[in-house]
Amino acid sequence: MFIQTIGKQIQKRRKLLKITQSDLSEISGVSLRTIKAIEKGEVNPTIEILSRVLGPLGLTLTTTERVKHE
Amino acid sequence: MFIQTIGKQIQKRRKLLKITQSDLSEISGVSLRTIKAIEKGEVNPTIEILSRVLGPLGLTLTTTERVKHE
DNA sequence: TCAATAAGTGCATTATATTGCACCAAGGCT
DNA sequence: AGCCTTGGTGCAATATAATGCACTTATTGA
Repeated sequence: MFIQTIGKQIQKRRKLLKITQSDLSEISGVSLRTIKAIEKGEVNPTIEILSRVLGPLGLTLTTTERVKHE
Repeated sequence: MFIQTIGKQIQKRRKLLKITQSDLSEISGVSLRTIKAIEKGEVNPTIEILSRVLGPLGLTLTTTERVKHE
């Protein structure tokens, strides 16, 4: 679930900033092939790779206390 | 940074719940060897593994907008 | 319409996370 | 003292993420 969702979030955010996958690849230092795979939810990235992608998008990964469905 | 921090968070939370690494391993389905490595910040887990560990601890992984150090 | 740019996909290779196993160290308890 | 539990570590095997390359399919703009 998270994997599928995170890809959409990244893509949405990236388009909001009007940058291409290629741009994000260069900025983040993560390969273009991997950027594509993450956005499509095809892979299960490591948190390090994910952090590198989220960073330039102004997003950050955090752990929060779960709230029962709402 | 995140990798080193998340381990401590997990360990803190686990001890709070008074369960052992072995317990967490069984509950989460993640090997004991990996639980140990994650808590020590020695590895760079995939978000799937991380989610499996965080779940039983009542924690969840989320992406949030970064706030410029307030 | 056509060219250029951006996104998507398959595959092989490389890098590395995950796991099991064997073992050691520290602390608690009788 | 010994025993048991818990946590820690090294290593080899396996699984899989990350990457590069080649190619195809949108999509955009002139």
